[in-house]
Amino acid sequence: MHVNPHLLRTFVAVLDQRSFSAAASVLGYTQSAVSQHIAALEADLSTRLIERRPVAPTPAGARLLEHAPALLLLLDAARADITRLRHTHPTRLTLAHAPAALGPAVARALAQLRTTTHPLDLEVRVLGRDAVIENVLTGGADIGLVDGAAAPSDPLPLPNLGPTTTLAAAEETLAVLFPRDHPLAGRGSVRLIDLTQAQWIDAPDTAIPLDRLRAVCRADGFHPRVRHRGTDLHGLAALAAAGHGLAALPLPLAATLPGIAAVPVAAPRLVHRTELIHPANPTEAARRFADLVTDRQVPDRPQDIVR
Amino acid sequence: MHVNPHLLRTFVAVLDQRSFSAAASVLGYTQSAVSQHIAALEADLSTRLIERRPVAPTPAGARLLEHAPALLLLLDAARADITRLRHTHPTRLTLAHAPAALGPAVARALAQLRTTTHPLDLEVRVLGRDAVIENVLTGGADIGLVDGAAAPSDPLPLPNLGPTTTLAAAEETLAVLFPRDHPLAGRGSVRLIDLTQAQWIDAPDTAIPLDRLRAVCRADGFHPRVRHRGTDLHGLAALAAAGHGLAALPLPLAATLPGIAAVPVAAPRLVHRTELIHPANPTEAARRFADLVTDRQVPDRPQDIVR
DNA sequence: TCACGTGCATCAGTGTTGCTTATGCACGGT
DNA sequence: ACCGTGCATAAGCAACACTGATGCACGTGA
Repeated sequence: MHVNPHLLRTFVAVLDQRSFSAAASVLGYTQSAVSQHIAALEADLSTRLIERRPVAPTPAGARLLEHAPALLLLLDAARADITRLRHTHPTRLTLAHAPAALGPAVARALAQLRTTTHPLDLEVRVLGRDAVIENVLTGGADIGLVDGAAAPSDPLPLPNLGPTTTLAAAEETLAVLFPRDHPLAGRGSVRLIDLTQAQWIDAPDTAIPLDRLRAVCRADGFHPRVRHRGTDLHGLAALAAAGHGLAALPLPLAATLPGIAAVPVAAPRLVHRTELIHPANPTEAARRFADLVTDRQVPDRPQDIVR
Repeated sequence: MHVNPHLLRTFVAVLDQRSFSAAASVLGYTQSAVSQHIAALEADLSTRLIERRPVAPTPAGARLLEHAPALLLLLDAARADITRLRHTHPTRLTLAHAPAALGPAVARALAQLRTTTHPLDLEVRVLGRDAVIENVLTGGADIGLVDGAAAPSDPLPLPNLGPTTTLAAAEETLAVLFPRDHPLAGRGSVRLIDLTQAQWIDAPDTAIPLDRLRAVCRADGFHPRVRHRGTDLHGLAALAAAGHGLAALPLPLAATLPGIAAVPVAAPRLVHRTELIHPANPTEAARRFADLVTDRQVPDRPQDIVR
């Protein structure tokens, strides 16, 4: 049998759990079945994929492990795309968003949606960027909001997995978070290139990821001093206020954070951009919400980007 | 059994062939098996996917058909990535490139490779952009060259399928192809925005695709008068010279085409960019070739872009 | 209108696959 | 050196995925 998603799932599980038997119980199989799955994969590719005792990927296994999540995601996305055609609730909307992506403009559009959709059954879910996209693709959410830094009116470089539609929801000034007593805190603006050697907090789920800053500045640096996972903006702000490092967030949001001096980024010319992402065949409520978000942006209505 | 690549393959084949029995003979199955495959898929997703007599996708089937090629490609890419770890021939290099992507800079790098690699077993394959990427991913080629239009030193927006490494190979002036007797043929430069309403040839395999021009100009227009498929540059030039429409190509190349007045594009600020693409784990020869291409670009060595 | 042909669906039969349980075996810890 | 943990292997069995034969619906032509 040729590389079969089933086998891939157990492959990933085994390496996740670092154990054949643990993977078996997670997947509801016997240990023997898992052993046979891995053996089948290895026979198919005629390479050893997993080193046992300790359980770890071989070089070939590492390559496969790089492909597997995308494959499994795509499979789920295809399935979700089809089931969405049948189960579409006109008043139910599940919105997944990255922490800094739900700004005033989007919130107003949500309020507007509530006025037009009488019993609006809204569920909001705060996730990291990747998880937002994953939720939208696999049907966990009807619509998603992701944010990032980009040149004005440039699209965000989102991973392109499956047919989704992306459209600009908001663009705000980008700001760097300084502690109030920082020498640069009183400045009217800063240049990012002057901060490449500063200490940063790498908070990829909350603030602009540091590798993104490196990319837009075309510069090295931005070395993390603290790595901050999770979607807690105030925790991040507390760290930044206490001088653990810098982080980049949209100015309107950053200005409200306690203990923080938010200084706009002057160069390179960047904005904090929020994009709304939904499947190519959105649910009824998602479509209406997307219309509201874009309608309020006339006259300079951003163009839909079909990836 | 849950959505299984095997079933997806027959699904795609059935819609390709518009016939169950034709798909069966193509795949080496009996018609009965194909029928059962489709029935299994439809049962799994509990939706009708294909309308019979005539054989055509239902809306749900159309959605699945949108996902299926990417899935099957990713599967092949994963397999190719792993087999590449074992079968790596140090003197064998298969290069796939889009027609306008093999410019003087790359050709010189190839010549240089020949001096360092004694019996160089080189195979060159000219393909459309998508096919180049597909070949690189599935192991059909060790390395690929794709071209496109972008702002200077901006990366090309390539579909992101699987782990590949992309690096800039060349940037040349972009030119529009006019017939020699065209009123604008004598101009020193043109602005693309002035040509949105002109008649264009849509030659996505050869010249810059028109939807790309629309995207970089942020403008509508660029309506095709002729659609030209295939990788024949001189055929395209003949059409352009005869006044069938305009096309965009790199200036050094366009200047050599018979009957053509190649006029540089002045605005928006664009270049014809060539990128070299190879798998995250390249073969020996591919790695050496990539090194040559980038080394000759010192001092302004472009940065690697890992997608 | 009806008979016929084409082409997908369905059925029964069979070899193969993919599980389970039971047992073997190798390595690591004490 | 022993034992315990954890993956590999073997045997058995149920479910599956094919083939070949047949059924049936629709489209076609006189």
